Amino acid sequence: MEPISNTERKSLKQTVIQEIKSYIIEHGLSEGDKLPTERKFTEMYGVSRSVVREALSYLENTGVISIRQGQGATLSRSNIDKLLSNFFFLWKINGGDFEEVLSLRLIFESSAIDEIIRNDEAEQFAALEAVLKRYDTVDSAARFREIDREFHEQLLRSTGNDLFIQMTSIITNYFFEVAPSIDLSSEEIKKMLKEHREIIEKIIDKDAEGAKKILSGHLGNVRKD
Amino acid sequence: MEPISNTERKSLKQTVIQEIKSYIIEHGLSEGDKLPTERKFTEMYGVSRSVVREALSYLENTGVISIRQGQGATLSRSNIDKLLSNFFFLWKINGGDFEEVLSLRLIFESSAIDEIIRNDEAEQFAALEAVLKRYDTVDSAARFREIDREFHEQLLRSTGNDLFIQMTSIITNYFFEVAPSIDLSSEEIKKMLKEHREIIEKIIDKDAEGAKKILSGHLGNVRKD
DNA sequence: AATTATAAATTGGTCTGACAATATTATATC
DNA sequence: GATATAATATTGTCAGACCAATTTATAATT
Repeated sequence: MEPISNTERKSLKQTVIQEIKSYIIEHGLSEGDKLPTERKFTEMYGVSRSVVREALSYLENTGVISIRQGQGATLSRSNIDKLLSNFFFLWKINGGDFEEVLSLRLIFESSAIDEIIRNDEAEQFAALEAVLKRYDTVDSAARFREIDREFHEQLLRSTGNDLFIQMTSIITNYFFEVAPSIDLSSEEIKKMLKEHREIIEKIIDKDAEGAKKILSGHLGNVRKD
Repeated sequence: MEPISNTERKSLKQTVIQEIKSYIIEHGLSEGDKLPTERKFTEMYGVSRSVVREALSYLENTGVISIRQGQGATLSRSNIDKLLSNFFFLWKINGGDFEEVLSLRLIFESSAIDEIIRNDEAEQFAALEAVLKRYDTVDSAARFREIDREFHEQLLRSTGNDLFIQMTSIITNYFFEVAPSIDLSSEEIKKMLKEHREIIEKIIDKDAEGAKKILSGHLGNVRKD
């Protein structure tokens, strides 16, 4: 392998990143496969270990690979989620408005309703109903929180579009991580569970507008809290 | 400042990342502000320059800061977009289906239509109409491509929700980057421009269903190509 | 022979110190 | 005052060493 020279604008790190990505493609690697060690890459590309480490580090930070001490680097499952914790960090620092997160949840979940009804797959309806069956186990505010999250996640998941699920889950996850845990009364919990039930029923009845209307109110309640 | 010791599970790098993030918050830094130099952090936290470099590198890779040789590190504008090129790299390697990208565009742009109509802001309608005004300048397939992209981007932008715009633009950008440039006949171009026009007109008439129907067909044409 | 304990080798993590490449700042020159 | 030049500051790359965690090979035990 030819050593890499640094005559161009690109930094060595950038070049090595490209090389490693090419290596992954050329060797047909996929999820779980192991990459060569740092020292191997050092020899292969004729650059210092620092550069190789920074390149591998970049690939790890952007979710491409997973590195463990004493073990090496393996290709990851594609996962947007991890990438974005820092996005929200920055977004918040630069004056990001939490209202936007709430309104984005409504947008995404509304389109999920449309999509689920459009796809019309029995399997997905069943998955939604399955959530309802767990509702008699709700005996505390903490448990409701879990169930609530499950409901919203299943709503997104039932679209069956993996990209959609990953991208929209980011918002849901962020919301549940930063939202303060409110002490809900058992009446409020009951009301919210009822809304969940109604939303799912409307979906199964293929009444998109009806479902979205209830959802809008449901998320409106959350906003008030 | 107390030197950091490594008694816990977390790696030094992780710890320093947290420290730097705290530094950013405590000093109230925001977009464009400069961070201390590598050597300063080295002194502050009592760790080697390697660790500081890897921590800063992480923050750069995840979009928090921007580093330039001889200059230093500054806080970035929050920007999801850049982060995700590697997500798509991995997604593709693991057998990602391009159909999903197309279907996701339809989902996102449909919800954009709903949202624009719901918000009902004259300013946003005007922005959409402004795109139409540029349609007499379309004299080639390449120019149409530009205009087409502009149209879809404006559709997302008119929702006015910055998070929504950023997250959905990812898909649009990815699409236009990887989609092969088809040689469209001038009849086909005319037809597509007409569809754009109709979609915008329906939106202004607050006919969400009508607009979404045309959009669905419009993106369906793209799929065939 | 199979299992378990121990030692060796592998591999990523951290440290140190040096020099190169780039950007900024101070200085000298006109 | 404007412009070129030199000095300084800052990140980028290199080399080699040792530390920490994991895996693999070897020895001991049953």
